[in-house]
Amino acid sequence: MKGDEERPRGRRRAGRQRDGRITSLDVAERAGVSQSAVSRAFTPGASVAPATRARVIEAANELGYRPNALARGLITDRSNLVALVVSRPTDPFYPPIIERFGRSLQALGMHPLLIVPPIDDVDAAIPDVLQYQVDAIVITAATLSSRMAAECAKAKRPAVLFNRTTVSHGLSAICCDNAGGARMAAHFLIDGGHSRFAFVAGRRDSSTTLERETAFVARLNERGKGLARSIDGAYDYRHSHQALGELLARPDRPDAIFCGNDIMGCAAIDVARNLGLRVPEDLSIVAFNDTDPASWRAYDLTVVSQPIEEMVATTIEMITAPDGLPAEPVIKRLPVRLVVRGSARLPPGVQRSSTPWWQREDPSRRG
Amino acid sequence: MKGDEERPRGRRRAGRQRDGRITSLDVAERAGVSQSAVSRAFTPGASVAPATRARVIEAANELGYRPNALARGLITDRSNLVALVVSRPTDPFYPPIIERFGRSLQALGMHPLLIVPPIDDVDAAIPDVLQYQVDAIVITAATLSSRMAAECAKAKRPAVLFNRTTVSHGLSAICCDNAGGARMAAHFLIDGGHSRFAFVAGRRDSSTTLERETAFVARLNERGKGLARSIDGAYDYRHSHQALGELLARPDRPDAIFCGNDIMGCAAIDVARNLGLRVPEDLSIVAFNDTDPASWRAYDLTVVSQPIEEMVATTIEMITAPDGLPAEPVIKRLPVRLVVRGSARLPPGVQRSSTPWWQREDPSRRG
DNA sequence: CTGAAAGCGCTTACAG
DNA sequence: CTGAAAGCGCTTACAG
Repeated sequence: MKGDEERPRGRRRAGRQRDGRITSLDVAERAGVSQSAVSRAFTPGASVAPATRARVIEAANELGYRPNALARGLITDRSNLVALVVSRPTDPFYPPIIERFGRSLQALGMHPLLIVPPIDDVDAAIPDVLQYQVDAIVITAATLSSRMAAECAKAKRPAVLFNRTTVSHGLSAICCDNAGGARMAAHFLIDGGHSRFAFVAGRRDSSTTLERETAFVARLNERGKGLARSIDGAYDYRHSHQALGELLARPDRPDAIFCGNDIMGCAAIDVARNLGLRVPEDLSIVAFNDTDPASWRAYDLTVVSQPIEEMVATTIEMITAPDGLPAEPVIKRLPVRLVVRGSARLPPGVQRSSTPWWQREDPSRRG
Repeated sequence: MKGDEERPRGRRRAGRQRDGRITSLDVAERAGVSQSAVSRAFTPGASVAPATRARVIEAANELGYRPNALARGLITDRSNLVALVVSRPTDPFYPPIIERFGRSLQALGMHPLLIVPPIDDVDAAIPDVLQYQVDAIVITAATLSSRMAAECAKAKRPAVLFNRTTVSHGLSAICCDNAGGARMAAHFLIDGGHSRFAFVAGRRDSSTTLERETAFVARLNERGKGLARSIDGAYDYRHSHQALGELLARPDRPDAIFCGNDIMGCAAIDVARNLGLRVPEDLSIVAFNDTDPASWRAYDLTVVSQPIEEMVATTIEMITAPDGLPAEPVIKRLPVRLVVRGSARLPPGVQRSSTPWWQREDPSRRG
């Protein structure tokens, strides 16, 4: 009966702490139930009487209560956070992907923790991310060292690569059929009657560049053609603009160019026009990706389009799979589509993929 | 001496739980110190002997230990998470902002929780965000209902608006000097000798559109001119392309257009060229914002450029201010800059802001 | 400078 | 279906 046991000996509740925070205990009190009951009322599938749940929800609404995701994450070891590592957020290929990840994860009750890693050093961002007990890590436009890949695995945080492939590190990856797209471009340009082919590479250290160039050249060779030149454009308008300026000023300039992305395709068109070349009469251009400017009337680029929606959906399926990632890393390759517009001569019998939107009665609207 | 008190009565440590997780207790054991010492070793400014800290750090490294950010956030009530609400992630104005927020927050040990709210309903995303006990909420390209603004305030989660202003809701805001930029455009176009002015609006429900149009018209009027027409472009290439097609086909078409953003400025140039109009000889175009395509050679747009770096820096200063947000909401307006390029006739004595990059020896490189 | 201990706000066996 | 209680992994007064 001594007061010793009733009187907590630690610090009293610090004023700073409870400061307006509404907890499950407050709700329990108001609803006249136990704190566990409140917790159950907010846990889908938990065993609570419907009437109890209703009382709890009502009290919670009156109080403006929401479960504390940090506390929940601490005890369940599931934060519902997914690290979204975006190395090149200003590359126009990524914003639609970021948007889709955002919306899709939110629909599942999860949230993207956005990480913009130092250029060429995704590794540096990983320890930070791991602290938040993220449920998964999605890495776009970059890859990880084997050491960091191992750290993620050890921490049981599934990591996948998006738009990159590196089997060697034991990471699964989601990407498009880069080689298939490059082959489509090769066929399209050969069938269009061209003879001098050039390739504008993105970053030389990216697997996408390698896959696209290799397949493009291979298919050219298979059909008895060769690649006249391969230049560097760094996925960037200005870099490629300069390199293309030199390329197209040469007397033996190509009559067909395949670009590693559409931004460099736009640059190619601008350079060509400035040199007085007509597109596609004097020069045909096909590029990878279909970001907004590619369909702008000034460019009207023929492109290899990646299935962004499916790629994101596949990624989310993989990282949320109940059994976790496959033990053996897999590479999911999704099919691409050639969108035929006006920047390359049409092979006989081939038509544009669709009527130009500016000739339609009801132009499809965009957000 | 009864064993009753030694033997915990609750559940035994669930196997699922500790599953490979390394905690401060593990580190403490290895370093031969108490768990509190480990915690202190990882808390900047905490009182630990340097030697102790070194021992702890060493043990932590050997074990691959990192403090659990969820547990830390739970007890400190600071998650080091900042909700970054991006309504229009695919608008090219925002990716550079996302990138800067990402890098700047990370430099401060914080991380952006990315939220892509339903179109026109940022409110819906807020309760979710509040669950994560974010330290602050930054809302771009949208605003909040008064009710939700109040919820954020009640939860002591400072919310600020970025690139929007709505004093009525009691939210502080960071934006650029929209009115000043619009006035610069007006002067520039009037001084350039134009006489028929048009405005292409972004979204009519945005404060930025309102501020830009109002100031543009006011300055026109002050100098004895009037706005011939104002059309809707929804900040979007296709929308504005169509609206501009109608506008420029009219016999009384304008000879000067001020666009609510640069994407619509690009559309204006494309439409003009397709109608055989020369830019800037027949039509001058000035637009707000300076995203990548604006400086592409095909467009070479004269623009009002927003100080993105400073706007982000100011935002971060506000949300991390030790004393919290100002009691009275403030609107921080940062100065804009007119970047004179080739899409509008130059007033007498005015020059381009700089030599076109494609005429320079060493073109400035971009990531 | 250090350790023992309370407590942050939850979830979840456990025992009715 | 429900409540009492342990425990998730930390931080931080408190008392040396």
